[in-house]
Amino acid sequence: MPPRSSHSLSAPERRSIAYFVRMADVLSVPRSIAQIYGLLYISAQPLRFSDIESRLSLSKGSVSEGLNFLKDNGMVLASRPKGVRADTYTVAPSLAAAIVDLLRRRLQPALEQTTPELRSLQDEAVAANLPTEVRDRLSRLSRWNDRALELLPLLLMRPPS
Amino acid sequence: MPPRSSHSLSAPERRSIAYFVRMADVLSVPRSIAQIYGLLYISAQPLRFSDIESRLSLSKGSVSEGLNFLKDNGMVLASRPKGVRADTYTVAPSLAAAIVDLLRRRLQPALEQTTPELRSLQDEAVAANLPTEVRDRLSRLSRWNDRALELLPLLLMRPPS
DNA sequence: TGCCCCGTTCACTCTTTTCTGAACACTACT
DNA sequence: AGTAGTGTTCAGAAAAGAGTGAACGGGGCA
Repeated sequence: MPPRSSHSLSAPERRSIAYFVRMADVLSVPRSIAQIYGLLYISAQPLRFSDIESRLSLSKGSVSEGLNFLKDNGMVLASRPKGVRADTYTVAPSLAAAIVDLLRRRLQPALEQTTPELRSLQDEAVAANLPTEVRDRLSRLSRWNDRALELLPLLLMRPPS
Repeated sequence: MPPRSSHSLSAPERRSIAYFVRMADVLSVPRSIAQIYGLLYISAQPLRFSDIESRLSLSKGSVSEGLNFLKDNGMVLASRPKGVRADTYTVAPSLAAAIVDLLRRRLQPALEQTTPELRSLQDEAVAANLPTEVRDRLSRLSRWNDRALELLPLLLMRPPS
């Protein structure tokens, strides 16, 4: 499928996009989102929805979803200059904080949901008379789970200089 | 395809598996791998390949690939009791260390590859006469990248109690 | 109020990842 | 050497995930 071309992107733009795409890949974040962020990252001026759409050759759907994701995670800021119809978008100052926040959002619900489940599992292990060794493993796991839950907020509060 | 059933799993086994499946999901680790780990985690005795295959109703391929992944990442240990043909598998003592190691393996290559790319990008930004604000963003990003690279080994050396 | 520009939604398509199963390779006994 | 029990490989099937685009909703200006 070579009908589309991004020939309108400058070299720095392409590089910036490539960088964030690669990083996003590690974190399992969709490519289109990384592209949008990468483009905004290297833009001096705020961009409009339609700019992003056309320069990246993405569909409206992807741009909409992508920008919402980025806004929800505090990675881009929207503003509407008066007199202009469309919102304009810029990257938020602290990417690091946003990433940590993202990780927290992903992990926290899982950890919280599983806390009671792990307790039940421990109870069942006792009821089923599983050997001490297994019960020990479970209590270690349970402690670990709680500990991770505690640690997350700390991470969040300590943004890199 | 409902011909298979996992009716042979006990309640604690099912719970343990469910727990690890959920966690694996957060980290984008395949479900089958989490199932295998979850089963081994709650097993008092080491299990054989064929046990895992039949109790989880997984194909040989999945079990083979899954066990190799887990062994490679130090999450399960294989041993062969003398007189027995098949290897037997157990969970390794420190899951935490193994997870950290896994993260390191994923992130490190990405960070290393991008370091020079970011330098080039900074150079291009100067060449292209991009505004100071953008150049500042880039140098912050570059510092961040380097810093993350430094920090990773530290993480690895500090396994939770 | 009516029109028009922005942006959202969502059913569908395309891509990528994961799982399966059958053929093959290895090893340890006899 | 022959063979039976173990495990690996890999091409294709199935499932999950991402992207598209057309139809729809909503707010501001004429």
